[in-house]
Amino acid sequence: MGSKSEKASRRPRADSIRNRERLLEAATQIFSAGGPQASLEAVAREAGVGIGTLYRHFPTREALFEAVYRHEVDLLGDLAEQLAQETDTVEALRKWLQANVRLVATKKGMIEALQLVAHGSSDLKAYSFERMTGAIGLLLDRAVAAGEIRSDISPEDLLRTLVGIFYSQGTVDWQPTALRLVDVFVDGLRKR
Amino acid sequence: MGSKSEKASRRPRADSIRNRERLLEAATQIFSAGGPQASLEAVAREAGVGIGTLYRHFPTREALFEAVYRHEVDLLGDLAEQLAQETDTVEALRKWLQANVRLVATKKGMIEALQLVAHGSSDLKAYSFERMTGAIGLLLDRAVAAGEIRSDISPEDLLRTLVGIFYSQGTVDWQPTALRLVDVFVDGLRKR
DNA sequence: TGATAAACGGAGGCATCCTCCGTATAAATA
DNA sequence: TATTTATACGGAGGATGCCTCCGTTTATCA
Repeated sequence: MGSKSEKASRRPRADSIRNRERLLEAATQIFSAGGPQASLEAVAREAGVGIGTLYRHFPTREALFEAVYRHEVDLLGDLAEQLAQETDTVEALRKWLQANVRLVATKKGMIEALQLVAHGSSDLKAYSFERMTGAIGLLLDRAVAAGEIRSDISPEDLLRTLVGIFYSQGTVDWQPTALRLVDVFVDGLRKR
Repeated sequence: MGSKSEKASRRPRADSIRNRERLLEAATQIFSAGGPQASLEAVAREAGVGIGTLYRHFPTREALFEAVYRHEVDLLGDLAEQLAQETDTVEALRKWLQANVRLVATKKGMIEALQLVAHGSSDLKAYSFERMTGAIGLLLDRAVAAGEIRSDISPEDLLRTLVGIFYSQGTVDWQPTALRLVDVFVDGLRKR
């Protein structure tokens, strides 16, 4: 076969990798502050690269947005794995749920973003659903196995509840309320 | 007390009234197709007026959007009053709920719009909440008074359920599912 | 039938979107 | 190390949208 057509593609360039990371970081920052329709030129500026570079790495706004969102979901997944080391299974679950509230609270644009995800790319939807229910399942199973909480609640139920808590709020100063609701819910999960 | 300061303002100009109506109609159309961030210049074009005229009547995008949304809510309120004439009280309620589903299904942008309302102007929120619960209450009370359905469901409960049905859907071809859910719910309301 | 208050239209200044292509540079090769 | 070349970079530029401002038009009123 030809020696050209299947050349074992070069190693990706260092600057390319660096710029991609910078863009992702900048986008997280800018989207957090301004919501998912913030200016892409602002993202490029923040990252210190040209607008053309942004578009090469992320051809559409959605592509960039997806990358950012996936990263956040991955962080939550990793956090769950960390928390699964703790001995107090119920506390671990509570902490993870609270981390979710704090994440959304810190990032103004996140609620709009969640809505966008809910009605957008079903690839991303499937991925984040799986990753999130996986994280929840991990913590939930441990607590159930330890005999600490009731066993008739599925990870999906919990995820939906969480989303419900986010959705019903979203105005100023909702974080305390949301944290309280999480507490009530976790307490409610306990075996009496 | 001056004779000038309180002059009995002229009759509004005919063209002004006409243009306002045209704009509202055009905006309903354009927002339905493109969601709440559709181009305002497109609205003006569709209405056949200059962009300046649009901005005079509706100084901000939100103002225009509010006017459109209020109009939709009013239509639903009026529909409830009509349906309150029907003899079959449960069917009347079912029809009204189905009309809601159809309205949202027809107007692509409506789901985004609802979310915008949910986190936006609390004037509009209060108005639409009142108008909607009023409409539901009208139909619900009749059915309860007729002894057709259980009496422990409030208009607010029903409204939240409706919004829940809208929120959980929103992708392609969700209308049949939503209609089915409405049916199930109405049947569930019946006294056994 | 004027006079005039009110409404109209759209040019213009600014921001953002996205594409295109000449220039720069990291990796491969000799 | 020097040269080649695939790859990535930056930003100008055309298109579109936002909103304001103001000269022109027109409906109402006397």
